Amino acid sequence: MTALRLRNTLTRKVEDFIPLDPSNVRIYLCGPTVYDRAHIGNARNVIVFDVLYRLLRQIYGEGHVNYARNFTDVDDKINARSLESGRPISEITAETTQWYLDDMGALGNLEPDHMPRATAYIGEMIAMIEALISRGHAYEAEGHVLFDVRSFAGYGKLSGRSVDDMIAGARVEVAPYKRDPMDFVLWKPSEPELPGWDSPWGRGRPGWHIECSAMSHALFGESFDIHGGGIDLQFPHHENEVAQSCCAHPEGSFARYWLHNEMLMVEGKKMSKSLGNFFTVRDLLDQGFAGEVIRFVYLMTHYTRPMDWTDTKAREAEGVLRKWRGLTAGVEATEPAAEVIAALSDDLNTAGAIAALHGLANSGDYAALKASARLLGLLEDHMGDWLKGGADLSAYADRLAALRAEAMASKDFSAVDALKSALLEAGAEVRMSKAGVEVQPGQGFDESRLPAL
RNA sequence: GGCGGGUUGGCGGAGAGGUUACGCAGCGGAUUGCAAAUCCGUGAAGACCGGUUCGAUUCCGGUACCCGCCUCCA
Repeated sequence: MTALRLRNTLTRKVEDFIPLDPSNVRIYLCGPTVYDRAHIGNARNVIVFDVLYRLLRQIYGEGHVNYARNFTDVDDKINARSLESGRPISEITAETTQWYLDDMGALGNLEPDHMPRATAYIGEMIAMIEALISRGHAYEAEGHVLFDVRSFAGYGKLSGRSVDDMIAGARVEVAPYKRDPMDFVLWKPSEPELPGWDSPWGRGRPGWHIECSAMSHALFGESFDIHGGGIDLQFPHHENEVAQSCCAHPEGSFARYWLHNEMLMVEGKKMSKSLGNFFTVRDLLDQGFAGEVIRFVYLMTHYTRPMDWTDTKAREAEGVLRKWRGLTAGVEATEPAAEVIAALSDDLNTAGAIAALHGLANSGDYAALKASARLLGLLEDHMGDWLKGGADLSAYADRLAALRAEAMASKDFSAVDALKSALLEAGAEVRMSKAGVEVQPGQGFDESRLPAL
């Protein structure tokens, strides 16, 4: 079997992946803050981790991989959304959570084994903060509890920066109650109108980073295998998680491999809320891009590289999937091909895996093509409706066949050509062979432009 | 300012110190009433300047440009 190799942000090298316990491989992905629709950047790490999850299940067995992805349902963005809309927080988080599950499912992602919600782990967070205070890594000040970055020698290791350098950058908020400008909030007081929980430090709510530390510990223990997210989470979010977890549980190693995916670009720029150039997964689905097609576009680019979303890529992806679905229709999937597993095992080289799939398609091994594609979450039965969808154009096919039969005798093909070009203009695919005539909806098909029969 | 990533053929996009990546598009052919689809074949590359080497697009150094993080963001 090919050894799995992964790029570990912690060491900045591609390393052999060796799980702590092959019968219980544990991976954790930072999930969404549920206050709005997931944008297309949010989908990238989900798809990356979904492929990783499928590959690990292939290697270690389905029952031996545990995948957790949290929902952050306590956050000031949610509070702000509630205040501006007048809707209860619980209603917003419940609705957004379901949107997220629907949208990620539409892209062909499996659901993780665990999907913890932050508000269900407030007790664990408080306990962890208490442990940090008692161990001398955190302190209370003006109702806040802050992590003391100077107390953790390893602070900055994950993101490759030093506390002194960052302070030199002088772009941190310097609250008067902080011992060091880089200290970050573990707990903060809540005004009466904001969500809050009773704690040893008064009524308040957790800070930005503590939830992932508390939830991963509750589900996976002091040490687990892989933790991931977008590269923009490397600092400060993941750096702070490391600090909290390693100081609260020094007997463990927290995450041993860190996987970070590069950003998704639109027109060569990072998609971001502040730039206003982002759109949601639902926007793409509503524009008529099939979930499977969107997924294929993501897989075309290696996860460690910036990826550009373009309509051209989507068209190319659709063409490939259309072809493969045609080749594999009715074929029973066998086992994934060794070359596809090898490509994925090489730091999730999805582009290489797709190339291997082309090889299987060209060599006629459709059973392996189908099985291998499923390792990438492609060519699954439930993802193929986009091809079947649309109008039944067999009446046009019959009419065209009849006209052609007449034309064969009369040698006058003008009526055949007229109907054919009208169908093509409406975006239909027309195939006339000796065996018969086929008319199907093609790319850009518009039923309203069909000619009358 | 500090730290990190990138620059491959018309486009997208990988691997490998020496032997075709792959896909899309293009071109030639087969097929077709004409097309489409399909099949066969085919040209085209690695920002710039140095270094190491028998040999570098691949390793090392520098230059230019692009992008990201350092502030809510995946």
